[in-house]
Amino acid sequence: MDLGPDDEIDHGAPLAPYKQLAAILTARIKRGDWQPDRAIPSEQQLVQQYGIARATVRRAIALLVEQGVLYVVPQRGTYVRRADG
Amino acid sequence: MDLGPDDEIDHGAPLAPYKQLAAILTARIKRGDWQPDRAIPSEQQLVQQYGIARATVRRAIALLVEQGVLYVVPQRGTYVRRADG
DNA sequence: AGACATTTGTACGTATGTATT
DNA sequence: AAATACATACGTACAAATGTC
Repeated sequence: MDLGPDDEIDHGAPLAPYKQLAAILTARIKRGDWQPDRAIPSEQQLVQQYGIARATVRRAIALLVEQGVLYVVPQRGTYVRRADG
Repeated sequence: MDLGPDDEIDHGAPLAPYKQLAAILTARIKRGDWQPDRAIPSEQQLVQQYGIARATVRRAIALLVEQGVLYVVPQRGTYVRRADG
């Protein structure tokens, strides 16, 4: 891969920022930054870490939820899905 | 049902506006306001007709696309799906 | 009980980009 | 060139549920 955990969002790139973030988060999960059933950083933290709007963060998360990579617990956090579901 | 085509969005109701709009559009389609493979009003028109934000309209549409009720043709419009798909 | 911070859910308005007509 | 229409992103605000003190 070419999207490491330290990559930044490039607003000039052809790929939409929310897709870039989704790719970055996926890479970080595969890399083991966050374990299954463990929360990833909060939306607000991702906003600050990547310098993008919360709506963009939420969109990236929604994409990964669709893909079965993450699951959200309201008022609690966003978690990494276990391999077996 | 109780959500007819002339219903308005009630911001005070427990059901989120985007869900209210989805229900309204579904009712209007069932009622025959728009035929299969015909475009529903544009996002901007729905914004004006129902007095809600465009993001809310888009959310309602996304919900109905998920449910197979509508399909979107980029740069063209949003259409009613035929029963057989 | 109460106060407070955290986190997600929802909605608003606005701006820009891209493609079609 | 202009209007139309969807795609994406920004910022802001408040609600609701949760957890802590």
